[in-house]
Amino acid sequence: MRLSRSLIPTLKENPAEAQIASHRLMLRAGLVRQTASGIYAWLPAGWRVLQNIANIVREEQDRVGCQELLMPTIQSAELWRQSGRYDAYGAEMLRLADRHGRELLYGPTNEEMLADLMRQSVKSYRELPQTLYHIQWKFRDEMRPRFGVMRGREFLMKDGYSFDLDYEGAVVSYRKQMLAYMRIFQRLGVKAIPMVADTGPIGGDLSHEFIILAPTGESQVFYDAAYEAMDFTKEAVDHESPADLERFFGEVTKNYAATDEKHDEAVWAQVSEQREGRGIEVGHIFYFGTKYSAPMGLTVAGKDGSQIVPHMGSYGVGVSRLVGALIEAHHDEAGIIWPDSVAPFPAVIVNLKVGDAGCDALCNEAYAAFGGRALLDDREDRAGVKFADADLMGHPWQIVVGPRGAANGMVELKRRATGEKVELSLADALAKIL
RNA sequence: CGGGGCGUGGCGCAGCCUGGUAGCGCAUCUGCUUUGGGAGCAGAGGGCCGGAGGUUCGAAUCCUCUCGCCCCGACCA
Repeated sequence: MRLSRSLIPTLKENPAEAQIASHRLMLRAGLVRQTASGIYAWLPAGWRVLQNIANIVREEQDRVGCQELLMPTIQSAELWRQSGRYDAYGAEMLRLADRHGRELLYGPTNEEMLADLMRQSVKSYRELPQTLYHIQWKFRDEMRPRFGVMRGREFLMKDGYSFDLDYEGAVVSYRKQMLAYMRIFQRLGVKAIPMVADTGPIGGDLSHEFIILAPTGESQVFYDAAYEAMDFTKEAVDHESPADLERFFGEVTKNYAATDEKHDEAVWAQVSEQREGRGIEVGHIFYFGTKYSAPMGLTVAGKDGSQIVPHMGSYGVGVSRLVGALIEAHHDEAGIIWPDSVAPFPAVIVNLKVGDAGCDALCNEAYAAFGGRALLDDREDRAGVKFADADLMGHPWQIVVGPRGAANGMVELKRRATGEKVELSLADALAKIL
């Protein structure tokens, strides 16, 4: 992408409405613009980040055997009456009516809809278990939206739903999600710790929330240092093996981790390597049995012809919230520091002297090497402006091309995370990045 | 939803109390100079002061209503 032809409107000054770092930086780096309270337009760079995160979530869901589908944002009130939640959900649900006066709603979640789809088509125990998910916009009419995208009203969420024949099966599905989630957060470049959680308005008795450690997080968290050393990206766990999953699950949940609401001083005192910090909830998984399948009449035939009511679980990841959460975890005074896995561009190529034949040629060569996926700062601005914007936007790598080195094919390569700069040939620089 | 605050060129703000033809910084455009960490000089464009009523010879300014946004609290992926 050529910056001179991109809608990436960076801001030099802090917008008055943004209070926390991630909100300020998302506006200043030109990732989003608010269009109404708690509702944001995702501009090109922000949209890239959002898609990068969604793709990692997607890959890890698929890897443990889940199926992706896409359900609509608008749902019929009728479905929610069947589960009893139409009245129970309250003012957080955005209710609409079409021209015929039929009652609709903008979905805050999809348990009813997927239970409905399943009851239409799944008839036999032979067809279970299954876990389905989609990545779709949700709307919850928060009383007070705040913190930018972290607490918006419209948000992008991955929500998954498992269907099993019994409790034992549901536990296996639940553990698969635990595995997928640990991998997701590790790939996103953040420490996310599973903490035992309340099940909230949806109900159930097996529930974990995933908390990203970030200095500006909303809740105080206490955890065992053992979580810092865990590595879940290795293919050490066979998700097809219940025994392996059980071992993994035990491993992940055996150490102490709690938010301040669930904090237990007595147990905490036993932890040898204590860590305290702030955290942001970015995921939540829970088992809730037949809470929806039963009232909605979802049944399958068992071996003996009996009717089995499947046990369900729900698994959410706040995809758009993660954009803010990642920035909370990765920024400094100058701007965002993107993890490589989600950065909108792997690198920015900074042309310090647009119009200089040597600089232009070397920049074009670098740009081509990325197949156009890098960002080329070809604006006719001063060096300082470009450096400041590059730091603000947080590209993992900066390839700085100036007239001094361009004559000899040399560039300066800067690593945003460390600030380390080295002079080398373009070929060597590309070799380090690609 | 309770309490507080703010709406004035794209962004950040002053002006309002004490009515009199709308101002500053940044950004934008033109020219010249400058050129490796947010340049200098000169000039230019851009705002029915959130909206609607009212008071007044005259309203950004005073009064009433309304809409929007932000902050603190109770609630949430």
